[in-house]
Order: sequence, then structure tokens, then C-alpha cells
Amino acid sequence: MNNKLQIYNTLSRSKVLFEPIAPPHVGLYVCGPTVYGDAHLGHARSAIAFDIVFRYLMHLGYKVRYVRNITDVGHLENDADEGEDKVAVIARLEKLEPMEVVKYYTDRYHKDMDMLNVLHPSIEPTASGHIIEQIEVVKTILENGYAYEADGSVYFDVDKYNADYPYGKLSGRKVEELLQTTRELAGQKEKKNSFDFALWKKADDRHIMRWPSPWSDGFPGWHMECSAMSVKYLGDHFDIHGGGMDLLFPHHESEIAQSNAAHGHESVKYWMHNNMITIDGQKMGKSLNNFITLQEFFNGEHEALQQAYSPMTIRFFMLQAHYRSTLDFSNEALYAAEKGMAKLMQSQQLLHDLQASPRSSVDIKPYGERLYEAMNDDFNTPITIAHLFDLSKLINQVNDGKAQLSQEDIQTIQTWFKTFLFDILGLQEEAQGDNDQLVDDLMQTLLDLRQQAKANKDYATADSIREALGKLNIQIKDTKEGAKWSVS
RNA sequence: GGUACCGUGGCCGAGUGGCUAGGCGCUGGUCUGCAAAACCAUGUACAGCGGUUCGAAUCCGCUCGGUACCUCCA
Repeated sequence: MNNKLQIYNTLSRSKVLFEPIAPPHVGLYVCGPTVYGDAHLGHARSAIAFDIVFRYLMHLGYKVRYVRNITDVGHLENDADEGEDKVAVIARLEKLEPMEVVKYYTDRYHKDMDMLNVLHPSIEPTASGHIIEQIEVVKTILENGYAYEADGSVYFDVDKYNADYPYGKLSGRKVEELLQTTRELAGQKEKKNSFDFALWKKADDRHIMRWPSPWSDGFPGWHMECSAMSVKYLGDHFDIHGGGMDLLFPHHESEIAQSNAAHGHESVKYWMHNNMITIDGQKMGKSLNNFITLQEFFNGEHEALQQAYSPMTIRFFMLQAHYRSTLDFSNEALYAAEKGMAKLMQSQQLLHDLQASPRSSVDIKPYGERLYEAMNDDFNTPITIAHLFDLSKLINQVNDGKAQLSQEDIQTIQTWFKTFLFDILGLQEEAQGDNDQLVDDLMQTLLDLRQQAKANKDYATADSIREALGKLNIQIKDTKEGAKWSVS
């Protein structure tokens, strides 16, 4: 087991050596989507970033339990109907049962993630399925004196908590400063302080999603589900908790507070946060209404898109930037990713029929070491990809007779591609359409015709065949071994 | 206003003191009937100003510009 993995811990704002609490087991919890709309590029970022973490940890030999929740209870909607649940708002608009909305978008989310080749988490708990667990945590926090009840709702007493534990340690905030900056929000009158947050909220009459509790018919507070479910499945002290940077405050900060208040200690050893996707320099997000859904990327149907981009192009695009950097969306960048990935895939395929030499003209060992170094450096996928491009160049040079590789080295490189490109980065060759025998035979017929035309120097016919196929997105390449075709 | 972060060649994007990042694009060459692909060649980029240092894109200060969080958001 490789023990050189460095992870950037948001808590310490530095890279630290990853040392699991109970090796070989690793507990990984990631904040999943709120299922009230289609997944967009930002959701993909988070899912892919932690898919890489999951995949690499498994590759290193750890036994990982990966928990990613589905938020189906919804959090408070502050602007419009106060105290109303996000999922409930949509449900009423569409005249559907809330759970119908939840099911619909959960299914679509799963489908999108499958297309992006994101592995399924080990456990995918829903907030609505863990109301009892959440109530238990609220009870414990009340018993420990860090919360108070007001008119059927329960609030976390930040002031009281802050006397015993530093509130704001994750996000670098201070309670005194929060006092001056917090705005007027729903339920303000019931709170002792503006920065107190709800652990349990009483539902008003119109609120359809509600559950009984010792305090009122209502629903759990914003941050409760992750605290309750992470601990339930990973224990009250686990390794990694991840999520988007926009969840840092108040969501994750409050989770830390809830852990201390409930268990007397923090639950999370390493906090990881992925950065945002930007569009025109601005965060792509639900609230700004500037998002492009994954389905729109896949079919190209959005005014900002010049073409469709395949799921693997999206994935490759993401991985060419480090997960902690913002990544700016543009057609040019996506196009570059598409071309770059095709190049990698092609040289990887070339490996299979590469001419081996008695001995290699280069020492390939350093290439492999660099691949691991890159991944060990806080999952630096852009560097990993850069090294794969170096290998790609080497392969092409061998193919051109400008370098030599032994059979043994060719096999080693094949293993590296399988391990890093496919297993760890999770890329896959795009489906070549319905590639059945009939298509193969038809294509061979066409290529034979074109070859005959070429032999007769009837280039007009040869080119017209190529052009006609080009319009069907079929590319012809003349190689030493004859013409080859591929679907883009 | 508070907190955190960023500003790299045409585009995207690594890199935190000295060693070619990488991809895409552009241009020229090799190959090809022509293409495509590939290979070879090609860009003295680090917001500005000052400082530390033998040496800074990289450290420090200031200025300018931008973003995120402080409200649900991946």
C-alpha cells in the first residue's frame, strides 16, 4: 500500500500525508445533490472529483466505503415562501407528489453520472429515509445543552458552543464578525442570535413534507442530514468528508459544530473541497441561473454550445484542471479537450499492434514513477494526463520508427494506460455506435470501392466516398495497412 | 463591510526560488495523389510597481483587476 498520498486538508489549509484512521479501511462521505432539478456541469465536477478520490484510494489497496447522500427533504427556501421546502415548491408547481419529483430527478442524476462513468457510491442514503436518526442527533445536542427550543423549532446555540469550541475554524470566520454581517432571515425572532441555525424546523400549514418529532410536526434543519448519515454509516470519526467549496460555510462549518455538540469531538479528519465551474468568469450555479445541464452538453442543445460534447469529453475536460482550481467553461476549451482525449485514445490503441524491438531506446521507468507522483500529490490529474501525453508521444514515435520499445516495455505501458487512463481517471473509449457485423461488412465494401478508384487514379470518386462518409461522421484514414475508419 | 482565493504565451491550464509542464490553435517542414493522423521545428507567458535574494512566475509590501463565501447552491 502506497503511503505517500498527500491530501489538501481545508482544515489546515495545507497538504498533509494521508493516514487512514483504521487502515486498510477508509470512510469517505461526500455531499450529493439536492434532487429538484437536472444535474449541470457543476454537479459533474464534484461527482468526478470524488470519483477520482474513490478510484485512486481503491487502486492503492484501501477498502473504501463511499457514502454520498441524496438530499430529498430540501433546505429552507429563503426568498419566496419562507420556511418552505425546495422540493415542495417544485412539487406544487408541477402538481406532483414531492417524492415523485425526488424519484424523477434522482433517476436522471444517476443516468447522467453513469454516462460520465462515475462509479456508484457504496451507500447512497436519502435524508427522508433518515429522519429518525436526525431527530436522535437533535435530541443529543439538546441534552448536551448546545441547542434550545423555540415555538416547536430547535436552534443551535452558536454563542454557547463558541465558548467551548471554536466556531468558524473551517471557514476562517469569527462569531463577532458574523454578528455584523448576517442578514434578516426567516425565523429570526425565535433565535437568540442571528447566526444560530435550525436543527429542527416546525412546518407551517402549507408545508407538505413533514414528520412528527418531540417538538413539532416539521422537518430537519439544513445541516442535520449529513451529520446524522455520515456518522451512522462511517462512525463518529471517519477519514474524508468532501463537497463543493460553496458548502464550506455554513454547511460544513455547522456540521463540525453539530459533531462537537453531539459527540464531544469532531468527526472528520480530512476535509476536501472541489472548486467551482465558471462561465464568463462567474460561478455556474442554480441561483445565478447560468447553468448548462449535462444533457444539454451531451446533445448540444443550448445556445451557448457550438456543438455537442460527449460525456467522456466532459470528464476529460474536468480532469485537465486540478479539482481545487476554478475551471472556466468555453467551447474552445471543450473542443481542445475533445481533440486531446482522442489523441490519447488513439495512441493507446496503437499500442496493441506496435512493432516491438529487441531493446528499448529509452528508459521508461521514470514515466511510471511520475504517474504515481502526480496522483499522490493531492490527486493532480492534469499532471497525470500530461505524463500520459508524454507516453503517447513515445508510442507515436515508435510507430513512426523514430524510437524503439521492447515487448516487455510495450506491455508495461499498456498496463499503465489501463491503470491510469481507464481505472483511475475513469475514462473509456466512446461507443462506436452499433458496430455490428453488417456495418463492418458494408464499410469494407465501401473502402474496397474507394481503393479500386484510387488504383485507377479516379480520385474524384475516391474523395466523394470519403466526403459522403464524413457527413455521416465517419472518418477515413489511409495508413500503411490500408484504409481505416472510425466514428466520431 | 468581513473572510478566503485568484490574475501564466491566441485559448484552456500545471507549476510555489534555479531544471522543456501539457493540451488545443497558428505557422513552416516530412509523409500522402490530395487529405486525415503522426513526426520534426516554432512561442524568451507569468497583472503593474517596489523590495528580499547570487538568482523569483514562485517569498514580502503596495496598487490595479477578478471570483467565491457571509442566504439554498457541487
